[in-house]
Amino acid sequence: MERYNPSSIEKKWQQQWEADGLYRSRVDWDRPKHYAVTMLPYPSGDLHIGHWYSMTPPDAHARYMRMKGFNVLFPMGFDAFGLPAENAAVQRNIHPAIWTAANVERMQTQLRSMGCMFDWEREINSSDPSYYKWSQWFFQKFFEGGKAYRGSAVVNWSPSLQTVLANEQVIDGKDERNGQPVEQRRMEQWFYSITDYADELLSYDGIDWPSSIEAVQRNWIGRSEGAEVVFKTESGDEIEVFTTRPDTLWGATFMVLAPEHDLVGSVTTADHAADVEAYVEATKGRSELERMENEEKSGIFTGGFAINPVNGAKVPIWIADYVLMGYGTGAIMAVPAHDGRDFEFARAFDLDVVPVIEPPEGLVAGDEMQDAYVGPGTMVNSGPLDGTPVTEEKGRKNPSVAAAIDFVEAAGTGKEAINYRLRDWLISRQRYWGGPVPMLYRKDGTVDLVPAETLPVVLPEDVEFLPSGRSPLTYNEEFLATEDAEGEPARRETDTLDTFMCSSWYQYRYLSPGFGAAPFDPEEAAYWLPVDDYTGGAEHGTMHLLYTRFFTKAMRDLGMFEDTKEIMDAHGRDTEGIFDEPMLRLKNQGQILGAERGGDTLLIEGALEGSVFKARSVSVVGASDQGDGDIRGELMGRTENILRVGHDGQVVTVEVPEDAVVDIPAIHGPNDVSQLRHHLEVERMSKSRGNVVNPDELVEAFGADVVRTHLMFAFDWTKGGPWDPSSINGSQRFIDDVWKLGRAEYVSSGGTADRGLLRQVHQTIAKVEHDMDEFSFNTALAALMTLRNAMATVLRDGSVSSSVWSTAIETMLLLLAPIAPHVTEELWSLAGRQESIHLATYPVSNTELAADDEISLIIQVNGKVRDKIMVSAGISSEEAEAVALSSEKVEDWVEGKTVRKVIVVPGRLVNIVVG
RNA sequence: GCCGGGGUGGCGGAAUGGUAGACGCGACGGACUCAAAAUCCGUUGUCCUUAGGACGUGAGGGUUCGAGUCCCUCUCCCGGUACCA
Repeated sequence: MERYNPSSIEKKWQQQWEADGLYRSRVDWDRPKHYAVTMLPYPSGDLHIGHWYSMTPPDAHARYMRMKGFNVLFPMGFDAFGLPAENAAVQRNIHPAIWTAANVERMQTQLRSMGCMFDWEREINSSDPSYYKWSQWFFQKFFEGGKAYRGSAVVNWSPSLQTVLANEQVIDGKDERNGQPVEQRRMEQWFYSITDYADELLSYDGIDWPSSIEAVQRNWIGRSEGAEVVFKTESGDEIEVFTTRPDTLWGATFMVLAPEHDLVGSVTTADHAADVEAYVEATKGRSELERMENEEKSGIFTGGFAINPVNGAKVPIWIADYVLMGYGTGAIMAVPAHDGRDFEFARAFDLDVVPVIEPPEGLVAGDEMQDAYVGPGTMVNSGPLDGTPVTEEKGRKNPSVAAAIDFVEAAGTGKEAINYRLRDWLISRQRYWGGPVPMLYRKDGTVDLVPAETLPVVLPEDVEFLPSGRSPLTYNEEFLATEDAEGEPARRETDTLDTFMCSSWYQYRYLSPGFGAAPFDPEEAAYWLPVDDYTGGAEHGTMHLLYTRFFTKAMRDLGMFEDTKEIMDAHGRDTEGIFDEPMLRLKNQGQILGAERGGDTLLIEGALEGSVFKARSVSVVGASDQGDGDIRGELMGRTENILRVGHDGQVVTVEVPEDAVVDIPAIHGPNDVSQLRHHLEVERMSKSRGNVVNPDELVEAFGADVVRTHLMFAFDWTKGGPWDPSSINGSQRFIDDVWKLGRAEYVSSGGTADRGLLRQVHQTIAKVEHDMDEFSFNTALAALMTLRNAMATVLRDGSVSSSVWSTAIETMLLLLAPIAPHVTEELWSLAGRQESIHLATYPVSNTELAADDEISLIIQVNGKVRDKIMVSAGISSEEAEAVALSSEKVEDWVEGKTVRKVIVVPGRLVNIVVG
């Protein structure tokens, strides 16, 4: 028998499938459709094991759906705009387009080696003018439809990236990509009105998304119920504040404005102007990060006062940077007695603290409070509302909040309000490598659309990149000079679109990537939409996954699905709510992490010089080897020639000068510090950590089928985990065994085990089918391995008839085909089949054949297993009870005791309760 | 702090309230081999020397005939988010 040789088999079939057009997906209204999308990669240059992990299991699921009779569309593309390409251009003087194209080409080859059923005729590339033309078209339609606008706002500016960023791209005051701090600046930018959809985005009706993503998005949208209240100032201004606790209005003893607040100037009195100006200036220079790291409250008095609308009290107006311009109205009423931040501020600046909620344990005077009180109680010092109970409920559900809202509404000084943490989506970027915002500025300063018939606004290719990173569009006169619709000279917008905008609608471009009349062909859309299964990483929860939901809803409201809907109606599809959400089901995969690895054990000689230990010699020894040295321990980490060595329970820093001797017995020839192996934690893979797993090497060593199988078997797909280099052996053995079973000359010695093997075959079908539906690949493979074990035994003893053997082999191949497409195709073909196994019909589990005729009846005494007896599967409860009570083993446990109760679980167990 | 998710053998992981640890890795013993690899057979939660039994799913309590699974309290880990008024 020839040995299993994946390298020849896999290449052969990949070419064959391509030649046969096996993966072309065409509209066919006579067949049910299944549209599966997996998040498209950024063309960074090399395919990572994470790409395999995120793509091959969904591919197996898509293949499974096709064998189940669905017409499946499973496309692939590239999210090709973005900063890395531009940085490469600045650093290495390669044009982003060239850099990107080269990476795309390389990754296409690598993607093909996975053996996925991608329909390459539908490939998209977001940096292609034929694609971004439509991104620009969407922008213009959104603008015309009132869902995109240019506005001034305090935004996140990244000095290192030389661009603004969306709120979603800033975490802990740092840019989410490269971790550099961002600043707050007031700037004119382009926005999408995602906040108009805040409430609708909070609903997940009709879609099946992980609860964790729902939670993350709910959190991000941050809906809070409360009231807006207006405070009049002595200078005649009105300061609007949002509060979730209008029931504490009577305790508002001062107000605080954000330093960027519009009214700062007019409420500030002349004698305080200089101080205020200095403070505002000082906070401006501080990055968001610095603001947060500074735990002490800072602020300054404006000299101005406002009138508390509920009790007429005169309250001082302060400015402090703990009040954020980006949330609510950028101004707050401060209730130090019942808000921790306000309390801290009041104590720092010696402001009044007036409690207005009496806790159950009694009122503490404001001067004596140690902390703000935020619990339930009763309203006091609150005039007409005294005595109203305060609960821990939010919004109107809390009687005190409800009473306070009613009170301010009646008085005309406020109204019920809902506030969101979500900001409008900032989509303009001051960078080159993106789709140009298709707008222009007329001479008179007004903004207009670039005439639609001239789209796309093409990125000029002949540009010069400056080391500053400043966008070449801003100094490219050829690009800048243009004309408006009337032929008058105008200047182009130089901002480009956020790449997240490009990826907000790509699931629609896949449907007809070459379509010229619209972003997508309604004939295709009517059949394929919506996306049935979407897969990708959970880290996109507040970004891409939120944006794409918004985008689809906005498209719906702008009537962009009307043509599609008409065709759907004509075909009798139910279109109710069908364009409310882009993706019906979402599955998030986990992440593959680097494996933990011990570092070399080092023996170091040298001397302490100042605070560092300077080494004369460093040698690698066995962990149990004896030997004398000044320092002995595991190498925990290394930066250049500085080692961190575990020694006597602590970590010692060792410097290895160039003239020190490094000896690594395992590596012949001259050794240096860079060859030492340091300890690796379980953590994300990255080149700098040296813990990356290269999928190309794995494919080389094991074949794509084994790599695919292993990625699906070794982890719970939704969780991921550390990569264990040795466990892939099990998947290799499995595929090798399937090969052997498929190639074996089976010699039957009778059919004694026919019934048993057939039962197992049909039980396996049911199990695998169920697990594939749920993306539970690891348990599906466990079931297939169990069948493999049974078949290996049968192959040795010949205990089934030849026809049953054939059925078992055939079923094994069919069930495994979506997971390991090449080896199953090869065996299918070698068995004389003319048509591809991937076009075959999925096996159907026969309930009768799958039924057990004997079961192991579990017999418990007081809930503990005491005996197991094989009985007929159809045993009645009475019989089961009789069998249990007559068990000898049970007798020992029941003897001398009274049987109080007998519980029978039909077909499973009998529990005898004695006492 | 708040919101998710989780804690099960040496490891990855299985278990509609009903035999805990399926399946696999690793390890150990054996066969084959001059030898090694590969392959094959067997063992493998802990403890009691065994038949057999006791214990065992982060800790403690509860519900139940029966709890890894449901409820309460606590604890630790991972992820998200945070001066959000």
